Amino acid sequence: MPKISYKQREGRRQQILEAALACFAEDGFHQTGMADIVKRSGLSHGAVYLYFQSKDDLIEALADDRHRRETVLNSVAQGSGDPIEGLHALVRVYAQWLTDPAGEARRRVGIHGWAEALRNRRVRTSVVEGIDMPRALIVALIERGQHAGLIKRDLSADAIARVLIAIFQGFVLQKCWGEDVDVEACMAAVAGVIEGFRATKSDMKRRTRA
Amino acid sequence: MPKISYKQREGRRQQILEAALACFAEDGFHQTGMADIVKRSGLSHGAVYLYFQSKDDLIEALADDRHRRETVLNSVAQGSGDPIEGLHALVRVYAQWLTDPAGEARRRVGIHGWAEALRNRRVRTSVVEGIDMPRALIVALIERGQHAGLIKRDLSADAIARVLIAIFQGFVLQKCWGEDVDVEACMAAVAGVIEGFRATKSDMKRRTRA
Amino acid sequence: MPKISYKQREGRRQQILEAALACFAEDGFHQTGMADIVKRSGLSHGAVYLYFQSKDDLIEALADDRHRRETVLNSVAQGSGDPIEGLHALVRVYAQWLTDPAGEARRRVGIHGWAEALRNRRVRTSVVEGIDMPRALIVALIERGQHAGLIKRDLSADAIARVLIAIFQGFVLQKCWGEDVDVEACMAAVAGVIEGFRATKSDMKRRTRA
Amino acid sequence: MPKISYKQREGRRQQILEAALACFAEDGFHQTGMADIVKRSGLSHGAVYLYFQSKDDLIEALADDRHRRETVLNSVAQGSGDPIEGLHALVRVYAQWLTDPAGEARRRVGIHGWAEALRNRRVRTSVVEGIDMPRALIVALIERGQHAGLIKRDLSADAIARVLIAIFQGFVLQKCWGEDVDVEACMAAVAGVIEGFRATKSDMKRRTRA
DNA sequence: TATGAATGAGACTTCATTCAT
DNA sequence: AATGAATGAAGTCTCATTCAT
Repeated sequence: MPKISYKQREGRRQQILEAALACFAEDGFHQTGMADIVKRSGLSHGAVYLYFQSKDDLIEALADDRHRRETVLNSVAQGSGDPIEGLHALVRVYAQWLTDPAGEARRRVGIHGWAEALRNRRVRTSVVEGIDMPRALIVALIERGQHAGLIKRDLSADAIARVLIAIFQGFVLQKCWGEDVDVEACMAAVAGVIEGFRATKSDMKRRTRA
Repeated sequence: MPKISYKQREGRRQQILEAALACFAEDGFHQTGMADIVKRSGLSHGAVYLYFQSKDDLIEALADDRHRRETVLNSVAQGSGDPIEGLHALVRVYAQWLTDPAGEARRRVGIHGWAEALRNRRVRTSVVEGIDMPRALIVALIERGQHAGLIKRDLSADAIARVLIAIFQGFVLQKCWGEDVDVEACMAAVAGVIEGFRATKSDMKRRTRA
Repeated sequence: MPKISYKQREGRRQQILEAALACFAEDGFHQTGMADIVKRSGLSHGAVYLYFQSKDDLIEALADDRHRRETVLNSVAQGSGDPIEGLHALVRVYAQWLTDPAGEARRRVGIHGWAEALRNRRVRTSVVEGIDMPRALIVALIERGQHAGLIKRDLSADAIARVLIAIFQGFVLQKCWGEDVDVEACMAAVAGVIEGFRATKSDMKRRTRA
Repeated sequence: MPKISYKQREGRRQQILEAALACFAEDGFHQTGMADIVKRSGLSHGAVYLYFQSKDDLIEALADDRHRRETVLNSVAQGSGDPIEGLHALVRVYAQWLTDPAGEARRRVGIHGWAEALRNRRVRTSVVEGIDMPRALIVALIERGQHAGLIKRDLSADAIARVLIAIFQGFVLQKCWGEDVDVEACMAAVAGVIEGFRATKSDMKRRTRA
């Protein structure tokens, strides 16, 4: 017979995760002390350990949380008709995510997670799965486009997907460092990049000849 | 009157920096202990502190080191004639840097530096300058190309530069996480992206009409 | 007006004491957590604290419990006729207690209690009284035997009693450490020891001469 | 090139072990904090961990220390001629050890070690070896005596050894609890016990008949 | 210059106990 | 009476840095 309801329990969990997120965003995983998280959460040391086994558990919970959110993010732009339009839609979704002021902390923690992924297997798995998801999505779109003759065939679908993902990873970095990034303009450039993948008449001719 | 020659002193410094680089690459800045660096350098605690004031100083020295190396890297592809060819040349240089097995540690430490840049002003400055350098280079090339009618004019030069830089940042991440990145194919895709920025006849017409 | 019957209350108390006994036997007093006892008892933290004021209270209750059981044990072999036979009877009773498999936990906790007695006055009192009881019994038997000329007079009754008690204390240790103790043989040796205390003809002569 | 000599280092080690011994004697292993040991040793927290890996390491070092001292203790009474006299010699050695005021702390820690042996394999091994040493010694003496017809043959040598060892274990307990033990008288009783093992004329007759 | 033993603040985590429900 | 979530002091241990040698 639990003393508090599932909802209450989940609320406390979120309270702690939010505190951890804020702390980690400010100072990174390893420069943040449990005391910081405890203080920020408004709970006690013991209470935090009632919900998470360890600091690492907290880090991994946030990694999982991020993973879950990205799953949702990707699902948004899944079943479009026109592949090229699908890519544009995906870019719009990620652009929105990139500029959402409420997501700043999450983006910063994301970067710390990228570094942590280099030495923590569990975090790496979560991070890699997090980019494999959109990659699979993009690859599917591109291959469909290539089949339909809408996208250049001389480029590897996987490579294109990696390029698009890399662009967003780089943007996250540049934005979080406080660079004066004109996201509008950048998105236009990305749109240009995508348009650049569109098969031209000469591509079709070349293909016919080949 | 220095007790040891400049050359000796510089040698010791490098010895320490190399040890630090190796340790940081493995475990990140904050999970690496000074003891690890001391052991790996083959020197003593005291000796390390004779050359560097603190662990942060060491981190910042490595950031500066990176900055210096990137300056050299950029200078390679500076004065080309054809702007588009210049971009391709730059990409080749960075692609080489990306795949150099000897640079793995540096790339990993670079990622840790990206995270550290979020909380250490000095590191951030170094990192940001490190991307501002190639950015200025790329912007110059592109603006030259746009003036000459070789590159589409409807895209911001800065945005294009940021996209290209972002691509490489993302590639560093994806490679260092152990992803199975086909760098050749990716570089072809990047080349395709650059070609996509090339002004077409319709662009010219559009421009004439405008 | 108690809310639950005395019987129920006593049942709960025993339930807790049994859980504590099992835990303490496994891990000692200070390495056992209240949480372990709570879990093993099947009750709640709060419930345990309704019956015992503190962990120390629990430890002391078990010490008292032991004390009470030993009182019973001693009373068994009290009023024999022949003093020597009385000693043998006492040894048999303790030998039985030593080999009873169901008493293993109690013996182990007993040892932890011996250590605890060094720093907890209340536990020490309980332990010391626990050995003073059989000691008094043995002293009485021996003095009776010495008066009757059945037991050597040149040995202090108290010393003999302490020796006999010490033997059993040592056996508890050796058995609980998992030593391969042949209890039968040891009891035979103890019987031999007791027989050794029997006055011989030469003792009687010596006494007459003195 | 060590900064301090072996002697200095060993001195520090002893300093810490002595502090630990005093603390453990007072409060047991698990109620003693590292802070207590640190304070008593006059060193710093870090210094203690420079010499011992952990609190458990400290406990085990003391167990080993005890083991080493007991080896010396046993070696004292090894090669006697007359087996019975050998037993008496051994008893005298242990009696001395038992009454040495400077050994009080060690005896108390010994008791805590007996309890700890129930749950710490390493400590148990050390403790058990510590009693196996004198046991082997006693068994050898007794078997020699039995062969020579000086000691009763109907008692197991091992059992007699265990009895003698148990006696001293029990004495340690009784003394450390502050009992008013008349060690002189007890030793006389133990001597009596040993004399009781001596083969009598009737034993010899019985043996001849058998 | 160079050493490495020493420092001590602070890291993470546990756990006996309480108290609102 | 009974629950179990919450508390927070205290536990063990680490580690960047210093300083006597």
